Amino acid sequence: MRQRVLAAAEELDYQPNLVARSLRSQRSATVALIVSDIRNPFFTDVSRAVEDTIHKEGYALFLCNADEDPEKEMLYLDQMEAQNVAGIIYSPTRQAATHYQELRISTPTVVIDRAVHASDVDQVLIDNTDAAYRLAEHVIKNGYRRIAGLFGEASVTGRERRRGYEEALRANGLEPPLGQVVHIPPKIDAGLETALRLLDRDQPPDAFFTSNSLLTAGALIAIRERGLTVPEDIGLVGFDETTWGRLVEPPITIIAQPTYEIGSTAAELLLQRVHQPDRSPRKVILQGRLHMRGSSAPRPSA
Amino acid sequence: MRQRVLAAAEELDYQPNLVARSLRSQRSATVALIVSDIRNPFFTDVSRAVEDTIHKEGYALFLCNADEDPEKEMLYLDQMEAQNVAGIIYSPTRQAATHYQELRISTPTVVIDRAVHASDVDQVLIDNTDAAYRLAEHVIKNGYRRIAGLFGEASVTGRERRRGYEEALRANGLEPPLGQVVHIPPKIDAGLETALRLLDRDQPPDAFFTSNSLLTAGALIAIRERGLTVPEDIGLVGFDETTWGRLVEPPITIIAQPTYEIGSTAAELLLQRVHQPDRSPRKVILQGRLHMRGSSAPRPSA
DNA sequence: CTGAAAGCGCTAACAA
DNA sequence: TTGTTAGCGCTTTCAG
Repeated sequence: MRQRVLAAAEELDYQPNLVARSLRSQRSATVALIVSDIRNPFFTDVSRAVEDTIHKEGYALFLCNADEDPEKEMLYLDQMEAQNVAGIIYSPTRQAATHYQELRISTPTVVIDRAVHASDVDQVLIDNTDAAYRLAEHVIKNGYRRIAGLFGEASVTGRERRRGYEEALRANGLEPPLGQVVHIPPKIDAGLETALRLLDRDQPPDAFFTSNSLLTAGALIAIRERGLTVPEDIGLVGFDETTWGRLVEPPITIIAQPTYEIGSTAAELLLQRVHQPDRSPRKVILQGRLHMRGSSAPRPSA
Repeated sequence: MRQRVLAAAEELDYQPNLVARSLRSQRSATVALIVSDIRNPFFTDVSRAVEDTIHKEGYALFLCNADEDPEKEMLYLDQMEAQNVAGIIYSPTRQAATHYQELRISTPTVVIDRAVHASDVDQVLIDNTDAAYRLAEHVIKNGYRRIAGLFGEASVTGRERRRGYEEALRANGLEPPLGQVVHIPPKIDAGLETALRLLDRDQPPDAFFTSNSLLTAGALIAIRERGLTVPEDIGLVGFDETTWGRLVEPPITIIAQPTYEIGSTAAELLLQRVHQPDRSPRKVILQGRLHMRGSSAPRPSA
């Protein structure tokens, strides 16, 4: 009998209605990943890892792009909860991170990349302050002195990386150059405009320290527009491994984040929580890796 | 009365259950975009445009990454239909494109980037053969003679671009170099490996013609690994504007696709079809724009 | 205008 | 094992 029903279903190409199933069972085999900016290679790399991992367990992935807009982020969060997804992985904007508790998310959630002040949620982060410290220290050791800082304004990540950068400067007897440490939208355009403005000053920086790869790209475009040479005229360092960072001349010194590991770990934590909701939350802190390349080569004077 | 209910809903922070709503009304305010590869900047750019456009009309976007895998593509296609999305925008793999009719998709659909042989579906494409012809012609005019071709194997787009390339060669009295016109997975790794192999031949190419930006990146990495110089030792051209294509030295000659227009047009066509299902299907063909840059500079001998 | 009732397609619980 | 039924949370229709 069972056989006959199955055969008939096959015959008629029956496709169960997932909406009805989800409504009835209050479950679903989908996970949502809400990223801050789909054009940031960090997030596309993470999304690949998340999808690989959950796909093995039979889950499908909805990818949502908040585009660094807190309102869109809220919209997608609500939407995903209302869609009854099994779980949510997401990187909150600074606004959401600050008021995380008030969001009262009832769906299992893992926060990635941007820490929230909440002890009852799984998080997968990197030690941003430490990574930024090491990166800045490397730049200083190589003889750069007026190191401007371009940091994303949308995330706590940007704040943490600035802290590491400033600590490294002070530990080496330097002061953050006045008016050259800025928080801006973490996009290429903003990086370009700000870098141009800083380069056109009376006392331009001798290096740019950037907090993500879009800002790095913007700064590099600005450097090229002004006809300057890296690293002779100006050094450049940033975060995240990209295709282009190793192809430009000179290649860019960066802190590489373990994107695949971040994504797969977040996915694993999420699935564990889905199956075991009262498991105690974990905070996984991974390390960035410093890749020293030509864009921060030692200054001749140093 | 209505007022009081609304006030109470506000008070209790009532969130309607979208699953139930969708089940009952057989509609939903979500659109799915199924892309071939989330790490290809072409698709992330398109997704931005799609989202911008539908967001204005109150729709949310589910982004799904088929990762050039026909099975995953089918899975997401089925899943999205079963999820009762309002519409689907997608770029089919070659397998799906060839058997498009057999998919029997009942949800409103717009095909982008990769043409299907079906007259009853909206499509937004570019004229690949023409674009590839113009790009190849430019390379030939600049004196390159042994132009190897790296084309994506997963899409009809790769085939069409090869046709334009071969037509341009023949129209200029050249033959496609034997064994140097290949269809490979449209990924950086495959581009790198293949380019290395071709460079190590007795008669290596004097230019690479690539059919997407991931292959371009792979070829460039190979060129660098062999210590060759662009364009003196070897020319390099490809498709799609990327951040890095203008930052490397020399910058890369490419056909720029109007990504934003592709995405926004597809989104508009889809929403029109959602509201007016029996509207006659349209095929919108856009043009690529040739950007001549240093990577295909005239050969001294020419 | 307000209220009541049916039912979207499924699953889970219970009866035969 | 097989069949029946209730109900997930909404929207839509129809009656009052």
